[in-house]
Amino acid sequence: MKKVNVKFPDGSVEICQSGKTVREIISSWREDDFASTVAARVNGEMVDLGRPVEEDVELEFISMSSADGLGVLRHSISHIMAQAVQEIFEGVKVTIGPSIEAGFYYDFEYSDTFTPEDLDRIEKKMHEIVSADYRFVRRELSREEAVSFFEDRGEPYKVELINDLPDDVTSVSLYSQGEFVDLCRGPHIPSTGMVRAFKLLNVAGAYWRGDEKNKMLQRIYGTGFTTQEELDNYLRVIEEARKRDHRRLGRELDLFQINDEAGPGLIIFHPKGALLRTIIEDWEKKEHLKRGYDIVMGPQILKGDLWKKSGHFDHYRENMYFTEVDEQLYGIKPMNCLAHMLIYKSKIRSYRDLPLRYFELGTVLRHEKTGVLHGLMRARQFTQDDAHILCTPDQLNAEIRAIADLVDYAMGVFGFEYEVELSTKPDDSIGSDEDWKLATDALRQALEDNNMVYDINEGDGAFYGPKIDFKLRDALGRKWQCATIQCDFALPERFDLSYVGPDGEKHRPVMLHRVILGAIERFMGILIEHYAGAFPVWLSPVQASILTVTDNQIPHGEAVYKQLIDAGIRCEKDFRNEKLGYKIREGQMKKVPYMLVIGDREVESGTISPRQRDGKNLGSVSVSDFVSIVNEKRDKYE
RNA sequence: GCCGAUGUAGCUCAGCUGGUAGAGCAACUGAUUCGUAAUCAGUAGGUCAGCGGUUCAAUUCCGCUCAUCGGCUCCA
Repeated sequence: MKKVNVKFPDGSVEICQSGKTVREIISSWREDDFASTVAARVNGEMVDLGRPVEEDVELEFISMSSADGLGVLRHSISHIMAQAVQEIFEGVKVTIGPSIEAGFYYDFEYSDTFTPEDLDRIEKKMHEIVSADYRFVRRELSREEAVSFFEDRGEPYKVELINDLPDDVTSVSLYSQGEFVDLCRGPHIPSTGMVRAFKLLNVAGAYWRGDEKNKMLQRIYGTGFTTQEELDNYLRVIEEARKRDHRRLGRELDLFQINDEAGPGLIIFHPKGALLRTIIEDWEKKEHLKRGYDIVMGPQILKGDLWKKSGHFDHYRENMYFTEVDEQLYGIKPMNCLAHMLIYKSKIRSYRDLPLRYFELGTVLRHEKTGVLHGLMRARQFTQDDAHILCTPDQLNAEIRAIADLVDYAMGVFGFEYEVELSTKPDDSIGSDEDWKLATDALRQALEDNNMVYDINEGDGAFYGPKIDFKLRDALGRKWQCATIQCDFALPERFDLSYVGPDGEKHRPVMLHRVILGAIERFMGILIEHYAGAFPVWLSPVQASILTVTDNQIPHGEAVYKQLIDAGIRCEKDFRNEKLGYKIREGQMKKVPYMLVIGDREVESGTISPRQRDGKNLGSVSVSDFVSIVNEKRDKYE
């Protein structure tokens, strides 16, 4: 009998008989780990515990509580759900059912619709399947066998998946538990009885293979954890996150409204929201001027012909609004680049002038489809902290790196973590393949030079060029694109931009489109959720609220108010005839950073007693000391 | 745009199988002058999203429209 060397994670090596399964090897190696082991890694490849080991290998065990293990568990739960659905509902066709970031889903085709009540029935059936403790059994079939197998079972989606596999794939794996069989790469947990905690969350529509030309399937989302406690905890966290929803806080904190009468996707900023936005915008102008940007301003509408020249008319028209002025077609701007191009063209430019950096807090309108609108995060009118940088090809790398640095700095100031993606050429695009390659390489090189970790997002670039996207997450963990850097050779070409080089000849500049916060509205949405409405002092629209104990202190309160306003502190008066506890509760719910209590003691000593949002009482301090405290925090972005 | 769910007072929600609506909080008025998360009393507030249909009668049943929520596709 052949012997094989099995190397374990701790470095030890065991000599085993060839053909033993991973399960057998584990159970003899370390018994106490066995119960929570869901799968294994053989030479780096994830496999089932039932997989036989027939050569020298490095073996790692995947515990249910690890990220990979949780993924295996959830994927297995999705199969259990699919089994339950097929047992309950006649004629359901299965498609795909992967594990995802916080759970799993499975897409079904079914003539009827699944209702929320159906989820309870499905869950019940799933519990039965778990109790039955079916083993997950893997077997391999040739492509042809697999195709006829699924044809016989009336599963056309599975047949399509197999037929679309690359030619060099000759066999596929099938997993079964009980009567249920699914085409699947695996691995899976050993048996359904290992599942301890799961919950089905919601039903949603999803296009087959993510293509809107395909049939809409029904997707059921769920999640699973290793213990009921973890599941309960997760559900609690989700519940808490809902309370941080910016649409809810926007109303509660009186920041903005979106009104049916005005129209969907259109934000109406109330005084506090407008103030918050102003604080952010003022900060941005200052930071851009420090970094060699020129502030510019373009018009809201530009002639249709200009949009034809830029390519927007051919590639972006369905997202644009148009209007007619004196029988001429005008496009309402969905982007800010056109006016910036015209500013560049207003003079002959020398290589000595470059780079030119035009910055505009540009308000744009885009016709977003009704189903995608989402509070501040996705609106039809929004303002970008936009800039277009025109530079020589030699300057490109340094400019991209400087933008990435600015993004990193800005995210640090607001206390955000972000994720980076490089998006490449989409199907619908302008410009030569050669330029696309140059542009993509320039972005990639800058990311490498800045030692940034990034993912590739194939085919997701803008129609005029590739881009680096910086994504932030909302309270529920959904990703939103905020900053972006887009490299563009096409528009300078279309507008025939040029500069005179050292050789006295005309050359074509390269253009970078970039935003740092992205859309101010979206950024504010993320900001509201990030801080749960309790903004740091430097951002808080109301930094302090003055609270009198009784009417007797109103004159002193007025004097304090004037001093604070004069010192540039954003503050409010609460001189109402209410008990102090009542006013404090209200201030607390409005998440005001400081409440300045004024009673007889303070009137006598000419002071105020600040109470911090965290409940801490600072005792009696002079107004000027309080101003210093606030200004210090402002300067440190706290 | 597509799939599903939802739409009752400013907010959160009740309202069984059809007989034109309630609660808490908020608001307003009055009393109370009070020291770190809710003082008491009173008052007012709704074309039950909109339009149409069935019916003696529709918040309730049906249809359409609009909007919102969760996804999908698309995007900052």
